[in-house]
Amino acid sequence: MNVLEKIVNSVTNFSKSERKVAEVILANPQTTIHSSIAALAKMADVSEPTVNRFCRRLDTKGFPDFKLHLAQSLANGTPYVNRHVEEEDGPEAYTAKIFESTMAALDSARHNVDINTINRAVDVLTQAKKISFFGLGASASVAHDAQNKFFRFNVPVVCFDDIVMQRMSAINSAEGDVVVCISHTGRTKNLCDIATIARENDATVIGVTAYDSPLARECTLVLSLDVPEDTDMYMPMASRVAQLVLIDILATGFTLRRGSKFRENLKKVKDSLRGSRFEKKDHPA
Amino acid sequence: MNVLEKIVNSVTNFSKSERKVAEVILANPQTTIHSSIAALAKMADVSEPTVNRFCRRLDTKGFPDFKLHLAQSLANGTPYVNRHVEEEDGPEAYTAKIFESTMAALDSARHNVDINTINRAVDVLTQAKKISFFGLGASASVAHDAQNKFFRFNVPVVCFDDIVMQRMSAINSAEGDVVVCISHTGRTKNLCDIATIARENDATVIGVTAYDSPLARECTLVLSLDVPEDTDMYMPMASRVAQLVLIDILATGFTLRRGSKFRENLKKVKDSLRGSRFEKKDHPA
DNA sequence: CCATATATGTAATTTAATTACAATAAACCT
DNA sequence: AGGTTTATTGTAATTAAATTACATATATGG
Repeated sequence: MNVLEKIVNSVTNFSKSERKVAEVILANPQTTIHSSIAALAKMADVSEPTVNRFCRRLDTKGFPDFKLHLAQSLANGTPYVNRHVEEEDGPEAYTAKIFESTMAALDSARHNVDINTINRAVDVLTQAKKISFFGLGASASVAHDAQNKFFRFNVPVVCFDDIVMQRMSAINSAEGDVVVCISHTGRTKNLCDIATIARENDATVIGVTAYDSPLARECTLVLSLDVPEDTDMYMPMASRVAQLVLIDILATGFTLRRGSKFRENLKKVKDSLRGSRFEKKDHPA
Repeated sequence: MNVLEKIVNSVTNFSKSERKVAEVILANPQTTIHSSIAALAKMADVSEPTVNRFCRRLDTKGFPDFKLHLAQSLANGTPYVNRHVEEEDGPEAYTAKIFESTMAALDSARHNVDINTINRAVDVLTQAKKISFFGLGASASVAHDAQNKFFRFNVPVVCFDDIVMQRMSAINSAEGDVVVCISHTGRTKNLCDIATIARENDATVIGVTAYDSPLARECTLVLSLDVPEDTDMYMPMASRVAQLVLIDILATGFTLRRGSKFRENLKKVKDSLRGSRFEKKDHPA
């Protein structure tokens, strides 16, 4: 966890002198990392060992170690801060902001994702007779991507972005089939229906969606990403990137689980593409 | 500038012993920031003053200051360290690695992307009579996503992942039309053809592809991302995420350029979804 | 109001980093 | 090639910084 946040959060556990130290650090963090313990002690008007004790209370090895942690916190420009694009932003500004907030979202997702559920999802997927990916709107392209990945594994995969097709497919599902429903909000009615229907037909339903959403309640397994993005107001951006990374993770887990002989399949798929591509370093006629 | 980059760049200015130090640091940067100068000297098999001189050569005040800079570099994702998934990795390991290397890729893309070209691409897109997104394989889902975004702007948008449709569409393009071709490698023959045909028919062709690739040569404008990923060997993962973020950026630039009255359109699209969704905090019947 | 516990500071000690200088190795010039 | 100069590296001494041990002060509960 970020040291700066930690200081703010545990300010109640601090003693009077330690609080003085905290204030000085929060006021000039950049100066702090270039100060000696003596200089900082003077600034906070406390003794050197007090500063040292302060550092230890924050679970660092000592003052130098504390400075290291502080430096790392400061390096992350704006950690966890989802910088919103403003009306008057120029290309440079909005490009930077979008990259940064996407990265912040991934970082947050990484810390919140449940490894156990991922592992179980991989389990389920490797044993699936057939895998279906369903999504609507922005999540449809994520479903497409998932199809493109899992198709390489030589497993029966389907993907529909059409409600009617999704319904028919869900109705036809049977035990051993896995249905993956993708929705950031988890409040898309049609997709909830799909999940319900699939479950009624004994399929295992994996939801890539918000925890505690209507869709989540219909799923056997919920992979929640917890990306703070209001897709009711803005276009889905970071949320959908996180979903894609999750798909990458599932696909990776899948290949690893299947073992080495299986990986020859991937090579075969890759080789089949060769004819349709220009060779590397080759120039077109 | 990033200290790690600096080390790599100025490796030529180093003496023999300094190079030994550089190698050790690049190999275990995380260990370095928690080591004393003595420990590092021993690891690199040089004397302590040599390490100190090494730090000074990189414009730091000394060893502790160098560690601070290094810590800051490491905090920004892990530049240059594209961690590959290993056969024996468990769910925890591969999940972390995929998140991290995706973030590293975005960080690298952010620094390499050309703002000017983005600005010009936005220019071109805002003035387009019709926008077409074409991609094949993994890039097809990126094209889909782009369609989903630009469609909201009430501009004629098409997206095909079928070669024949792409060809027909390209042949029918005319001046004022914009064709966006998406391909990580830029070596997919069919897509190069599409770009050529579109250009012959006076359309503006934007390539989201590798700089200096066959496809890039056929485009009017090239948005290069420079994500180090070998899609000949592995499944496209980070590269495709970077492409999506680029699309997000173009879409954002688009809305900003169009001004406020235009944004009402977005609201309209959003509102139209309301009926198909469960209300927030609402529980399904 | 005393006893105990907690917090803070002073001084000593230890550890780490830097400097000054010597030795070695490399480059350069007759 | 051999001597001279310059750059590189290491050893030992010095200095600076951080930590520990201990003493004092301040607060807290009976």
